[in-house]
Amino acid sequence: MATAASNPYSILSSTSMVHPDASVMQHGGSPFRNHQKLLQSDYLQGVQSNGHPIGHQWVSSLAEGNPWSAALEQQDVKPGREDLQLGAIIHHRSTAHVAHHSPHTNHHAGAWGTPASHNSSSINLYSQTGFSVNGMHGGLTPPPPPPSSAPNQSVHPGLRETPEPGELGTHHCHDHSDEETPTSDELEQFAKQFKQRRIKLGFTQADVGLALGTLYGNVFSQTTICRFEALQLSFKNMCKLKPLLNKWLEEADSSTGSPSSIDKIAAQGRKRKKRTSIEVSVKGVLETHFLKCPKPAAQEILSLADSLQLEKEVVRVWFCNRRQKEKRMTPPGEQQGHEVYSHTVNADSSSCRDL
DNA sequence: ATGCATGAGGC
DNA sequence: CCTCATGCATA
Repeated sequence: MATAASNPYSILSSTSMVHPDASVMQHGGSPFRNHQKLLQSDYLQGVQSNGHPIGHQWVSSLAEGNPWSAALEQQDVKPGREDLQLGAIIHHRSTAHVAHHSPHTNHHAGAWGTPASHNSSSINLYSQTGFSVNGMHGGLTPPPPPPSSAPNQSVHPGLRETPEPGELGTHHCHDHSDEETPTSDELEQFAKQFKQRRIKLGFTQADVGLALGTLYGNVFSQTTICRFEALQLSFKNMCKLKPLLNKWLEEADSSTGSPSSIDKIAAQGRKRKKRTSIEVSVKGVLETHFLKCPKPAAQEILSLADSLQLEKEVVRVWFCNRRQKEKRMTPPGEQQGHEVYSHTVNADSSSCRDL
């Protein structure tokens, strides 16, 4: 009980070995079938939602005076950004890791048209013959050399942020494949290889996220790892995560069989609003509006929400999320493996007056 | 794997 | 209010 009842991310104080359930290798190696369900419910679902639905459900049509923010504290530890230094409590049999790299390159966000060489922008077809991109590997496919250079979207239509080669007067020419800003291509390759190795080693996405926590102090969820592998993060975000995952790879791979002690943090009883599911028909309407105007004003959101019988907040958030989606590496709709069409988005983001 | 949500920063 | 990183809850 004294595990993490009050301090979920007790990296500084908790001996990261209090859990005998450090079982990290019981997944047969099924890539995309039914992986992390047992695992998730293992450490977070059994804490608060064991029995009946949340009692403090967000009354989705009563009052919106944010009941949560009033009572909750700031226990949403975010060690990520400021690099919460863990006292090196890790006892991993460090092999040959590079524990030194300059502060990550903080250029500009998101331009998918990577500042590096990307001139080979031709009609990329994912008709890879050597290996499957996103399909099922038998589970024992050896790490294939990256033969296919898939220079897909150089700059996809949704992007409006100028690439801005960030030569901040320091570095931008040498690439160490471990730091510096990788190209979108490199990221893609890395993500693929990462996923493959991870699976081979018998780890789930959640395992990795947890391991990153014990290794570097930054815990990540299954979701994030999943999105990384699927290239569903922003460019900048991918760049940030890559080094971490890379290191994990080295670790995991050098320590064959020695499962690192992973702390299972207990989920806090956070008052989170119940996820409202929007009906497909309603989504359609929203989509339409989004195409017309991806960034509606508060007033429009209001009327839209009203006509759709949704809360304003829900609609607002929907647009926010939709916009984010647009900025991901893998643009919405396009899958790796087929579907090579381009959409046309309205680049206008401040003047949509027809409604 | 993804949809909706939260929160920290930024204007 | 927005963007951005991130994740709970769910399909």
